[in-house]
Amino acid sequence: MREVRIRDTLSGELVKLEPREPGKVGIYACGPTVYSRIHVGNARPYVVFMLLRRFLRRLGYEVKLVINVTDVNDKIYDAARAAGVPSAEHAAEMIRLYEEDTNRLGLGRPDAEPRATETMPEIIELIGELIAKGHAYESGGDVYFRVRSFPEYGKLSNRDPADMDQGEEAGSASLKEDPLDFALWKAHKEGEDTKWDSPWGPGRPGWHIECSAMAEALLGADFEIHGGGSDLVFPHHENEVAQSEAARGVPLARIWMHNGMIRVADEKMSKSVGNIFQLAEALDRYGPQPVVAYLISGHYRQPLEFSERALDEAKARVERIRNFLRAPAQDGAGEEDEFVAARREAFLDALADDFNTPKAFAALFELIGEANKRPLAGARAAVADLLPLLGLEALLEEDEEVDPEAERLLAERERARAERDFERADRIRDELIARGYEVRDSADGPRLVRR
RNA sequence: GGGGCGGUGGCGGAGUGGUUACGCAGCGGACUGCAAAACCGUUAGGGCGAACAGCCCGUACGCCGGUUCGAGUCCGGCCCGUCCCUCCA
Repeated sequence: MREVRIRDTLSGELVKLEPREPGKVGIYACGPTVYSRIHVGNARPYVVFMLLRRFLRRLGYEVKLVINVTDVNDKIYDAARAAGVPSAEHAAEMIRLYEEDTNRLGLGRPDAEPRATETMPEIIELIGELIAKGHAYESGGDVYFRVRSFPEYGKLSNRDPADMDQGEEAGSASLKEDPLDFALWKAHKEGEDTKWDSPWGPGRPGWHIECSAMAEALLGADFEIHGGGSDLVFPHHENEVAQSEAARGVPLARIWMHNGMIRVADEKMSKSVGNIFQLAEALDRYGPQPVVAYLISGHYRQPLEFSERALDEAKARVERIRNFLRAPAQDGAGEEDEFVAARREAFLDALADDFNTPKAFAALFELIGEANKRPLAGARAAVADLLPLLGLEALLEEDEEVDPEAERLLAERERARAERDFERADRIRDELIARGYEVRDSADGPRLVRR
């Protein structure tokens, strides 16, 4: 099996993918908190990890991908209150929109999409274990993780707790033993319309514990890859590392894989900054393939600039692939050309080397460029074979059916051209363009292409 | 202030010691009745020269040093950007 390497945030190194059980990979990626509709930045990990799953399956791994949904949180309470609906209802609606938006990417669904509110027994059990082992304590209905009890705290984000700002939040008498401690369980407060029973009284889970519990419940401890946006490294993932390892004595995950932020004008796209572009809006405007192609146009770990120009370029790249696919096949017969085989290998090697999608794109375009110049046995089949790994397989099955009226116009234009009445021919071509067709003449006659 | 990541051609974006990444855009060409698609060339210049001949030097890697036969790549220093430092994909 091809060796796969991934950059691991914890060690900072390229790490070989070495599953617990040969051939089986568990991946957990942190999904959105559903208090509003997701934006383009939220879609990046979704696309990256959905495509990583495809690639690993292609290599023969059995893969289980989990992308969670955080459906109980302060922001959800706030948004629901502002909208005048129950928080559970608001969350349910946002989940519906999240699924609708991500479905439009055409990449399918993860294998599991657990929700915090459906994982309460596991969360409570995990917190109980931490208390039993002295890593957590109850205080006024809350439960906190005792950061000082886990000496390795800070290893993921490369911070020393001693250096961390310990200033107490102004004006709030804390229930914590130590300012570094973080909440595992939050006692129910006035105005919150949902709550769950626990040994520490009614309340709800803290943000970090839900991911530890869901990941462990679905993938087991010491699973292969834990991912998410780089803005989650601290505190979210740091806390997951601490609480899971403290409770179970083994690391939560083997590889920590983080994607870079989408930026707008050199600043992170973020709901709090307000510079967001919703995924649905991008899909409406550019279509799914250009959006997917855009999101993997740079290496997943690097920041990616969001701009109309970037989306336009992605669209142009998709068009180049599409034009290749709809050109008359020139593959010729016989065995796959050596050049084709070499580009396919380069493509797969690129993905195996820290999931380098831009490098994979380069291999694909080298193949297309060469095939545009000379008949290349197997080129088309190879492109068809590789496109799904980039999430662009829809380009293969595009319906090129032309409506009868357009066919009639095309024939009429041909008659006009035969009569050398070019004025009339061009008028008809304009009409076809208005109907959404582009005319492409060739030695084999004209064809209509949908725009 | 601390920690992480980065600064590559007109733009986006790969590349961790040794010849063109790749894509986009612009310009020119060829094709075409004209286009579109695909294709070819080009996007730094300067010097010698009568020359639209030929030759020579130079020609993307933030800046300055260093190591090396050879540096975008390694080392040191500096500048700049960005993410995180308990809302965040």
